[in-house]
Amino acid sequence: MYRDKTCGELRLTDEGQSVKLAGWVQRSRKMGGMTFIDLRDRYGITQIVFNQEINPELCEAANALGREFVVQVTGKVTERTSKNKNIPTGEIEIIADGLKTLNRSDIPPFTIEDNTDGGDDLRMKYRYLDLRRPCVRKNLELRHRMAFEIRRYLDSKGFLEIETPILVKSTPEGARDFVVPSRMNPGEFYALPQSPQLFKQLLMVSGYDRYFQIAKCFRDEDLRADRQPEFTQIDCEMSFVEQEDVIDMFEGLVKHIFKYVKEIDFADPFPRMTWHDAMRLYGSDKPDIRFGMPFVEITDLVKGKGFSVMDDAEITVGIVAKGCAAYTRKQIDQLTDFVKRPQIGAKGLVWVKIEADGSIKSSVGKFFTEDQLRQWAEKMEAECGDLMLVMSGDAMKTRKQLCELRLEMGNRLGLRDKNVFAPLWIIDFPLFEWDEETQRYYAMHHPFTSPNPEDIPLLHSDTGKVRATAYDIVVNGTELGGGSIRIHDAELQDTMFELLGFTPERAQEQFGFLMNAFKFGAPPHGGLALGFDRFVSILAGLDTIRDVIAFPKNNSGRDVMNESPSTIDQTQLDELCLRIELPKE
RNA sequence: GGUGCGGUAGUUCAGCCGGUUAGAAUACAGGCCUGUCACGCCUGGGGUCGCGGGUUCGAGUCCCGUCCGCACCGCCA
Repeated sequence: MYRDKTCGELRLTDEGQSVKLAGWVQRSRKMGGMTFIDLRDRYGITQIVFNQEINPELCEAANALGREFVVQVTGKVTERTSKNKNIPTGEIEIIADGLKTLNRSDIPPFTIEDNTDGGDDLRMKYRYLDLRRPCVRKNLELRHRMAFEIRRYLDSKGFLEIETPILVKSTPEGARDFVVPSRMNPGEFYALPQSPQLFKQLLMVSGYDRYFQIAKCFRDEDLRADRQPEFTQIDCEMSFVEQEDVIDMFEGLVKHIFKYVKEIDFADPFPRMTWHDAMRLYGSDKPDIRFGMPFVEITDLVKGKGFSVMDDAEITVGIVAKGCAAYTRKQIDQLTDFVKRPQIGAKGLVWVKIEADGSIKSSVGKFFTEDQLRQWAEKMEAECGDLMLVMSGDAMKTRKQLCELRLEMGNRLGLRDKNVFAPLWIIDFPLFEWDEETQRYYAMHHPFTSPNPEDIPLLHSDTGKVRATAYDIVVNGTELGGGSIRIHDAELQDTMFELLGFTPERAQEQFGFLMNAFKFGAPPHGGLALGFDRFVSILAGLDTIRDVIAFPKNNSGRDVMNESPSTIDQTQLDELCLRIELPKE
């Protein structure tokens, strides 16, 4: 054994023990007559002391060590004369009587510390060094802990973890597929799964009535801070269940994780909101309800008063920023610029201040009397000292724009505390979404989502109004996951494909195996999938999922460490019967 | 596909309205130092200012193009 103790476990109670440690040189402090080495491993840091008077040769050897050298040290655990309260091992040190360099290290390109001097790009290029930093290590430890607790909870509920294939069939709807050419079947391709959706439904047909998998999924779409081309889902499916059963089970899972990983107890059931209300009150299907500031529509109060912007608008809607009447011209201009950014695309922002003394100032004094503005305030429940921010226009667009402004105000007012967690179920999603470009309906969730039984009569007559038996779980404005009760009736599934514009032949070609399976006694079933990376990043208090993934891709989908993707040899291409033709310009 | 910000020492950054030899911190190397723990002090080396073109007497600085990174929009059933 290279070691008999780790660098994180020794305490004052171990005083007098002779120990053997191995690890990396975090830092050395040469004092002339003595040298201190901070030795680091996964478990912590222990200080090693070398003394010129006691053992000059050993001390010289210690002086020759560089950062990140791998060394083995033997010595005696001793109480420090000057203790360090900042680290758990700070009351002891090892007086070295042996030192062996196990490996040397080049000078690392950035410092291996929580507060590193390295930028993101460099850290990713040397990710194996980045992973040595305790703050990154803690994220992976959290990830492990959560995966462990997920398995513990689901196992206790009788779920079986079953693996499904990574090489699957490409399907037309949804995200772009990553594809893999088949050498044995020239000209044909596998796809990597966007989710194990069809397989888990087939498992239900097979009678495995409680399935889960911590599954790698792949989507060939552009990346974001919270989106990677390969990511992990906690994928689950249950048979003989209704929406309420699924929600119960996975609310239980989320509560279990918070309890055993974060020691946070949610006593009450998570709040629920219909999709329609979420859009109306927050302009989003994933509202952050750590703070209020709901939308208030004042269309009726503003129409026909001669302000053409509001007269012509489909809706006028606003929020109240508590205590912000003291905002300066500059601050309000910043907010106006914020909503006018191309990403948000608002034409402008109307503001009304109710000053502390009750007087009113606004950007629309020319068009509205003070009494009229007081009516706004009454409807919006604004009080003295508050600032009303109001936008007008097309209903959907304006709500989305105001949603961004609301979140911005939440940030500015410090209402989005990373240590506060506000889970929320969104229910009653629409089943279909109309696409203007292609002039057809798309499944909002996926084509196997069951309509709300009450709305089945509307399927043909009022397609857009049909509600789905679908639900999302949202935490702090992040979509953590979602699911639905699936269609288990072949005839209803046919109707869905028809409404989605599939010819019977095409439906058969794409999903024939599922349709066939449904002819052999498919049980009622439904399920849910949670984004595991997002779940971990929320609990870690991070804005990006990259730091909870050991080896993530960058913004362009590249791994800058191993420089993938990369070209392949002509022989490989020949075997696959592929020819590369890059577009010219 | 689009918008915005950025690219200067190993690293993180500063560099004003275009003007003398491009700076700081940190890292690194050498020296001093017996209780440090972000040790301290002294000295030193280290630059294709992403790349290409243009404007100008003169470009790190201005303009155009391009590449790369980040955030976002589109996209992500």
